[in-house]
Amino acid sequence: MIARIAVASAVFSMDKPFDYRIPDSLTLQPGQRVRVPFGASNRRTEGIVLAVMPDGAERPDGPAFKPVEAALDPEPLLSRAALHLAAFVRERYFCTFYDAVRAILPAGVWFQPRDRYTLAENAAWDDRWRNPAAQAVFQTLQTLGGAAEESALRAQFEAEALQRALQYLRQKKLVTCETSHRRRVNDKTERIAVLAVPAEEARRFAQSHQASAPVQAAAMELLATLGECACKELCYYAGATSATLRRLEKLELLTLREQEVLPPPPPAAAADPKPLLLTPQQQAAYDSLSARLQDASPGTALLYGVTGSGKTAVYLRLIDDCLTAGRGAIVLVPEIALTPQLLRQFSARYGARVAVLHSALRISERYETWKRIRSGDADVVLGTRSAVFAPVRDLGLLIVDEEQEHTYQSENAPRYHAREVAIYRGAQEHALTVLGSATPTVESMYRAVTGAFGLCRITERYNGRPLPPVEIVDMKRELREGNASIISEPLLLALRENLRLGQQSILYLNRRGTSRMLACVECGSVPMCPGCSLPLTYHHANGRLMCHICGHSEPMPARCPVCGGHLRQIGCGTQRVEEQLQNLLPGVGVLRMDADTVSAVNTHEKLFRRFREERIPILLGTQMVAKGLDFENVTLSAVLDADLSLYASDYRAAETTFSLIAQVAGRAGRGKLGGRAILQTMTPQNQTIRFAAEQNYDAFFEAELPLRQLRGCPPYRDLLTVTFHGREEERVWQAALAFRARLDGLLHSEFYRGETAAVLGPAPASVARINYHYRCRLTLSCVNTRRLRELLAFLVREFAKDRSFRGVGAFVDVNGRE
DNA sequence: AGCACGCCGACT
DNA sequence: GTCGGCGTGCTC
Repeated sequence: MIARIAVASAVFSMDKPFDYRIPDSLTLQPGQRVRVPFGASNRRTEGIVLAVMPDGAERPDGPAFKPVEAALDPEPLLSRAALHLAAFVRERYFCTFYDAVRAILPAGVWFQPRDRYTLAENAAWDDRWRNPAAQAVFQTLQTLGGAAEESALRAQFEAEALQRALQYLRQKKLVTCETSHRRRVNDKTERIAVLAVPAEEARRFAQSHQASAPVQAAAMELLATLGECACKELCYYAGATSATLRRLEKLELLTLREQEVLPPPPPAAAADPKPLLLTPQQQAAYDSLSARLQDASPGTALLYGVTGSGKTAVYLRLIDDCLTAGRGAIVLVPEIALTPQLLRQFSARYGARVAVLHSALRISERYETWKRIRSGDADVVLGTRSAVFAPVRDLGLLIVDEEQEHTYQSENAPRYHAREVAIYRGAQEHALTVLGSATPTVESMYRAVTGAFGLCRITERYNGRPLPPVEIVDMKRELREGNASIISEPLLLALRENLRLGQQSILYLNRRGTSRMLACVECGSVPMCPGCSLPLTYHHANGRLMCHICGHSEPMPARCPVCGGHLRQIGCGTQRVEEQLQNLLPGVGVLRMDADTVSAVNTHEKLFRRFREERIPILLGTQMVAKGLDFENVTLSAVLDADLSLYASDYRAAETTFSLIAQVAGRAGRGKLGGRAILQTMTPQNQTIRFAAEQNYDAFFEAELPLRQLRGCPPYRDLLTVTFHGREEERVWQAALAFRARLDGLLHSEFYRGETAAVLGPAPASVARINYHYRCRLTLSCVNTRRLRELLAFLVREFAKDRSFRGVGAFVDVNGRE
């Protein structure tokens, strides 16, 4: 028999199925992983069986197929449906088959390759060979009895020299290498630095090396007070790199050890399940979706319900139906940490049948959960993005809650969009896909109104309360009238009023980009990262300037490096707003919630609980306060800078802004007390902001649609971007230009006549340089057909093989954000 | 990517 | 003779 196999070591430019002979001792099925020899040197690599075929399909000429060496799984790890899904992800998102497989499977199933080197029989060293390093490794192997693991050799030799020596010995046919695969279920660990000398001695070291090695001195000073510290943090505060710490380890001033990172504790136990009473609108939505669920091909439906309309109750009833029919369900949420309520509801209602999947799980936990789903013990899956691949048996229902959230789009390797995968998987497995949102993406609403999706609307809030009135405050006028603060006069009045009434307020700061960068007051220059085209941001905690992308860190200069002027923070972070609030409202409690104050200890949930229980008057924060929970006592919510997200280059800018404003406004007036919202903006006449203030989604949608058509964006066209990157700016741009010429040429040929496509660029990527690598991109605005995707994949393969473009890489993104 | 193979100039 | 560097081609 012959097995058609996707191998792990294939890169994009050579990714295709390879055929192997199945030895008689093995029986293989599609979805099983195997170990196979690959390439001229027959190095062992992992692969996954795609199909098994009878003999006779061998190539007429050419050598015979190599044999499969071993099965790595006793039974298939991926179902046929999952293999199909992997093929979809590969084709749709321009990655290798194995990249797709890696996205689908949990980390716990992966094997770690281990190399073992064995001396050839009667191998002897020839004195004519002049390679002392290789000779030393050879002799070590002899003393070790003729064979050793690479890890054992690594203890005695420096890594790079060892590689060269082994390569040499292999070429001389003195040693052979065998790769075995061992399962790896290791959890996340972090490196801890421990002080190895008395604190006084460490301080003396710090003193005496202040001038000659300031970074080492800073690290030792810190360690002297802390005793031990996570390396990451030590580096952060001292501005050190791991090399610094290794040097200090060599000096025997500190020791390094690995420690397991404990995941956050699971959320509190379940409350009693509440009976689900549906309003007439909820009932109508449920009835229509439930009817679809019975269909042989239920397709996709959009559940559009304003904030607080009770979409969750509809989900739960649908899941009940699905389970009753003996089928499983997957519910995707943007972020688990922000949905503790939902989590509790699920475990209260479905108990042990629920499986929760998200990134904060330990690898082992994640693997156990995955197995529980696969075995059928758990048939309700609640999870983030990657849970869309959960191995649920007989899947009946896929729910994507808050489908407009960008967290559904993966940021690395297969840059898939979980919503799109859910729609495809639903169709493939005859399951109903429900997209839920209070502010649906223009794409989804378009597909709903044009009939591709079903559409259910819930226009009333669950408690029958109206959406809070929204007041727009013109910040330019505030400025003209002499108020340069980020808190406008009307907002200040509203805050004072709320304080008087003992009610709470939520302030949302739309922080992006400019928030923490510095600029010189005199010459206006902005300290930039040396390797990236990004301004450095100031970090209060360590008093250093840091680069978000590459992690570069430098001490905060006392004066402007260009002209010696004063450096000042521009833009407005939450810290600045907090200070301003303290000045305007002395003594009033403010709970700040952003990436700096939320940690493993201070979880979202804890902070939210404090806000609720301690009745802290003001909650101030970024993204996360826009979602969060329902608070009875919150009667005022405000967006401090509604404009900031409007001017991103992304085609979704207006949509995102609308959605955020609607969410923040929806935070107020959830309880009996009613409420109101305030929107501060520099552009009060802006259409998106006006519609958002009116909470008029339909008007926003109608206005946005023609703009999307004009710009050739989704839902009318897809944007396929090819990003080129490399160390030499010239070559990167030349490569992009050459690629464009080739693409243009083919698009104009007879074969592609029927395709609708416009090529734009090359243009610099939004971050034109990252870590000393330049990047630019071509954009193809097109009707996204298989034929065009194949063309693009072909061109990228051709590009990767073309030696004249060496040093320049290229990858494709589909409707990506930057 | 990762590796072998072949060709060339340099060094002993 | 031997080594290392580099360009080329292939992976069932």
